[in-house]
Amino acid sequence: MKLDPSSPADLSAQIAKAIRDAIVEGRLIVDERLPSEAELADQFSVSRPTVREALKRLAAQSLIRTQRGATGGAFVNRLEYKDAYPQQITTSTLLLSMNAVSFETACEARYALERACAPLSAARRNPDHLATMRAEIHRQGQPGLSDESFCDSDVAFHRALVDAAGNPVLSYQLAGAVEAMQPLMNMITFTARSRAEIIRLHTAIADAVEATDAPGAEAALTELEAYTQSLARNVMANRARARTGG
Amino acid sequence: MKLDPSSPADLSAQIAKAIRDAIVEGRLIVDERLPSEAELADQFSVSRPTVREALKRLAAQSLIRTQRGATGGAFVNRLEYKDAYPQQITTSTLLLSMNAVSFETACEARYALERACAPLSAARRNPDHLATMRAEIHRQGQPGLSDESFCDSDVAFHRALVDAAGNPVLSYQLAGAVEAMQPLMNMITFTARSRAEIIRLHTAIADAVEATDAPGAEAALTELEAYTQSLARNVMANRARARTGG
DNA sequence: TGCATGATTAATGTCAGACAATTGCCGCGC
DNA sequence: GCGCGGCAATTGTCTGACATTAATCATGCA
Repeated sequence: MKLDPSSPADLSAQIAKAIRDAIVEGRLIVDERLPSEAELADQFSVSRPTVREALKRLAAQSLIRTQRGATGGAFVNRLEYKDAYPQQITTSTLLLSMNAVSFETACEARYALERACAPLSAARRNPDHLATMRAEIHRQGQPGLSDESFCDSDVAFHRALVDAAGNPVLSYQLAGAVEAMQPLMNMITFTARSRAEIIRLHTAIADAVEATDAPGAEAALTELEAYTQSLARNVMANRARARTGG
Repeated sequence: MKLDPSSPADLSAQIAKAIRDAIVEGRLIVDERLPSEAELADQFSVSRPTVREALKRLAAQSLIRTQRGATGGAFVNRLEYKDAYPQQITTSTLLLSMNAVSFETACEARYALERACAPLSAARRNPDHLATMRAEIHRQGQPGLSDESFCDSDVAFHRALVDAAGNPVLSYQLAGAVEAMQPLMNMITFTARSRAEIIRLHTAIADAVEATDAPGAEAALTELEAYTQSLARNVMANRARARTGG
């Protein structure tokens, strides 16, 4: 692992890249211990703080974990879905909020992905998934439920739908999309939406999945998307009217 | 922004989290300058190296950028797709390789996502997308093409298909899935696959998209998935036979 | 007056050395 | 044989310093 002395990048960034490449290319395998910070500093001919900054960069991506003590050190981390989720969600959230993606675009992507799951969910759903979906629908019908709790339940419902597909890769991809989009969706449709209508559509989805009716589930999702999009259009129109009128 | 003195986590991790939360929640807006390292060190009552480690963690996630000089400092970064892509791909690649996701699962997820794009691509494809797809198909038919180039072209073809959907959120999600999966796919099907068959299916996809025939595109993708899965099963069976037989 | 140029300054980047905290390991004593 | 204490290795943190970069401002010259 070598550095490019002519590179304009920070030394810590170069060191991080060198180690990251070694991990991605398999030259460093899972649970392997990296040299100690002092040894790395020697190898790269830099100081220990510089090495530490590089290691922190890698730790931020969950590529390594560190452990103190005699047998401690930095170890190549086995990247697991639970480590990658929060990052995926943070990144997706910021991408959506900072790039001013239109609600329409975000919503379209979300339901397209979710429809992709539907046939698998319908084929493989087990009683646990169905029970979770039904329980969330029931929760959504409780009279005293706060708006925040309703939104949480909404996310949990869709999460169960996606998990029912039994494909962790899909769950990972979808979780980012669904959870990152939720704040955006709430912001737009919070006040306007009808809980009864959403519960109706959730029930239709659950029924279709329970009946292993893939087209039915896709159709219900399409209907939910259309409802959400129409809500958003109304909210936008009202806002525009409020601006011009007041 | 405060720290929890009783937390077992590193100070630099806590500081990074505090700043990250401030960015995600909008208390720090794009292009806003953070306090200087010395000021942050004062605010959090830690030393400058500790603050620096925290900032490097955020820089690794492209949440901030730093600039040297008199008017320099750390600035909240506008997260863009081009910054998020490499991270998404690195993470997806490691998730797949380290978690020993079965080829079947990865392949299923990839084609499910791609089929989700197909209707949108069929509806919105413009001449550029079609030209790219046709050009890549033509390239795939060149006699002297190396295996690596064929794979690159394969990725480019599917990329064009996804981009034709005209939804950057979908492109972002799919790019990670497709590119991360490619090495895995190659490893399995490199030797066994028939270029002619793949070109035939690519052509079928391009034809369907050109004809705005969404079901046709989905069907061709399904066929391509089935072909890929059957290849993988053959390769696996041959390997098993080689082990037991020799 | 206007412009080029150098000094100033403020910030990040890097270094060196030290101490604190943690944790496994080894040897010693009972 | 077992428990316990010290030892050593390693990361975590601090202090202080210097190097490097880049904007700004004052200065001097045309």
